[in-house]
Parts: sequence; C-alpha cells; structure tokens
Amino acid sequence: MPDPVFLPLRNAISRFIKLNDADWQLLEPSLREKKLPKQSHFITEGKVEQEVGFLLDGNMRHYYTRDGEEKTTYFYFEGHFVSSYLSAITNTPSELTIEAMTDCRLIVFHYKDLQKLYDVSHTWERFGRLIAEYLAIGLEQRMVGLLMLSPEERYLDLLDGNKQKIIERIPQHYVSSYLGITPVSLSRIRARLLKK
Amino acid sequence: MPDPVFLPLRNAISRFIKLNDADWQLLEPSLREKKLPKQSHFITEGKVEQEVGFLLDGNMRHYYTRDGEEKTTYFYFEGHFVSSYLSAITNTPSELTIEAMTDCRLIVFHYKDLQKLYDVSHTWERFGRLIAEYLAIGLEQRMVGLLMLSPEERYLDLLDGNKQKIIERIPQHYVSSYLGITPVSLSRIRARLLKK
DNA sequence: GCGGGACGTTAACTTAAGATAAGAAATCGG
DNA sequence: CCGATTTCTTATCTTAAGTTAACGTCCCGC
Repeated sequence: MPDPVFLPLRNAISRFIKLNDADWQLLEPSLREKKLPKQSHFITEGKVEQEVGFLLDGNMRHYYTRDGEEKTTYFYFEGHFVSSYLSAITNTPSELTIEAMTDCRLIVFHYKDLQKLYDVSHTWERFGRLIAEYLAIGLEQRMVGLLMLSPEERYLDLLDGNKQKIIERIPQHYVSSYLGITPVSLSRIRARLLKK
Repeated sequence: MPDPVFLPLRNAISRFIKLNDADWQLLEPSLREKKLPKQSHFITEGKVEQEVGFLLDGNMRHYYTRDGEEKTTYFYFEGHFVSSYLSAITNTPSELTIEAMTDCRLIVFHYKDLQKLYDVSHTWERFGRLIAEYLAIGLEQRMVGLLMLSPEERYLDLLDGNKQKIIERIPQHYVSSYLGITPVSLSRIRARLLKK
C-alpha cells in the first residue's frame, strides 16, 4: 500500500535510476514525514548527523561557523536532498549546520537504512554512486567558479543560470556569503551593475 | 597470471573495497601501461576523454583555460587516480586539460570498461560509489577553504596539511593559481610571512 | 660556456574588497 | 497599525590583491 506522500521522493530517485516496485518497497518502510519550523536546525554542528532529508516544501541553508561568524555555503529548495553528506558517510560530527529558512516539510530517513540497502541491492548501490557523482560534478563546477571568476562574474552567473531562484528568495547577506564576499561588497556590485 | 606491474593499482583499489581475485580479474584485461613525456597531455580540452589513469610515477597538473590564460586547479601525484571525471561520466567534451609536469608512468583503462563492470558486479559498483564519495568530500573541503579562508590562510594550510608536497615540487605560479591568486600576490604573501 | 627562456621577487600604480558606522527601507510580531 | 528588528544601501577609510614592468637568478639546450 504505497503512501502517496512519498511519491515526490520516488519520482526524484527515478531520475537517477530505474526503480521498480520491489526496489522501492525496500526503502519505503524507512521513510517518515517531518516538519521543521522556521529557524530550527535539521543538522547541527558538532553532532553526528545521519539523517537524510528530501525537501517537499520550504528552503534551507547550510552554513559553517568560524570565529563566531556564519558562512552560508549552500541553499536547498523543494526537490533537493538535504544532509550533512560528510557526517553521514564518515560517521563523524558534522562541521556544518543546516537551518530551515522557512517552515519546511520533508521526507526523512536514516543514512544507515540506505547503507543497508547498498549491501543488499545493486540497484540502490548504483543510486548511491550516481548521487555522489552528481554531487561531485556540482562541487567541481562551484570550485572552478570560485577560482576562475571574479565576485562580479559569480554574481552574474547566479542571475541567469538555473540558480536564479537562489537570489529570488534568499536574503542578500546570505547570497553574499555564498559568493564568498561581504554583504557590503555585494551591494556595491549591484550598484555598479545598475549604472551599466 | 597476474602482472606485477599492476599491483600498485590493485593495492590502491583495495583501500576502498575488499577485492578478491575474481573481482580483480574482471578489471585486469582492461589495463595497459602508458608513459607520458613531460609536457604532453593526458586529457585535452575539447575532446571527449574517457581514459582513466593511475599515476605510478611523476606528477601532473589539471587546468582550465579562460581568455587564453591557464588556471591550474589541481595536481596529481604518485598513487592518484587521474581523469576528467566530468567528461568520462557525462560523455561530453572535457573542459580541462591534464598535463604531465614530469615524465609520467601510468596504468590506464577506459572508463567504459569500468562502467561495464558496474553493470555486472556489485563490488565494482560499490567502488564507483566510494570513489565518487571520496572525490565529493575532497571538493567540499576545497570549496569551504576557498569561501572561508583568506589567500594567506589558504597558503598556510598548504604548508602544514598533508598537501605539503604540493608546494615542494610545484612551481610557484602554479601554486598561486591553485590558491586562486596571482603569482605576484603569492610572492608578497611569502615575503610578509618571512618577516614574522 | 653561452644565450634564451622560465621563474621568482620587487616596486609603483590602480582597483576593489574588508571594516565600520550611519541611515533608509522593508519586514515582522504583537 | 505601530514599534522593533532585520536587511540593504551608502559613505569613509584601510588594506590587500591585480596589473604591469623591471630585474636578477636559475636552468636548459645547443
């Protein structure tokens, strides 16, 4: 008896692998729905965090703390997988915090449940590979942007690419953090661009 | 009849997965030894590059070209896997070039051969996952460094971390590129640090 | 061993980002 | 709807990186 609440997750996974009913039924018992109020933490720095989420509604940010300052390095939107990948994989305390920027609704499961599927199912192992590859490709491109583009170019990149929603819904001082600059600097870049 | 030339690769793979003889024999027929003279290209921008290498000897750099300028973003040493991961995975032309900085000796195989193993062997599929995870973790840390640390801090990071060999053997103008700054700027940072 | 090229440093100048502070604008909670 | 907080902009000053160019050194090939 498949629960329709979980369907968006099944569809998202199906974009990575061909998933039959039997495969899906391996995972479904591990799923739960979870609601997070605005400003609460999905992942907290210092804790070993093994929970993986799939965001149905709302958005979240992912930040590191240094000298008391928060550096926001990633945003999550509907349809994204959310986790402290490093903490889940390595079973070590998370160095990052993931905070709900709005009220959020997620489907969650424990990474250990997925790891069990890795052992028993080649299909799920493949899913794990494809997710990791997807992640690596995104990170590589992000890194190249940081190394090769100026702050202004990185901001322009955000404006047209498919990442446009980042700027639409996100307060500017978080965006500036994502770009690796200060809020003041982003404001100046925007002012410069308007004159052109 | 296992060829001892390929042993270092088998050992490297064994650090990721438990590999029995049968598993290994699936891969071995696809392996070749390859020598690259200094300054030749292992991967060339614009070509679809599906070759994966395992570096036995020598070192290589990985760079992107922009406005005629080369930006070196990665270095490879003995025991590293070398490939244009993105080009191999997505079967699209490589955006980067990988050049031998010294005479190099590698074990190479085609990524398609590995992909065939993904289909027939859960063990090799797992290897693919673990490699991708390893890569993603490294990229995440690199990205965080670029976002959170100043150029000077990034340079100091290079000095103590396990990445020390990067500075030992690599010309400074490549290192500066890796750090995301100009050679002149790196020279100044070094001069500043000496005074302290 | 000589000439040329690659590499690193230094200097002078330009440009842009960081820090701090103040004020305007928008948002939120009651 | 109002007051308080958050967010964004603007301005000033400081600091450091980019650019260009000159110079010295080292290394390599011929």
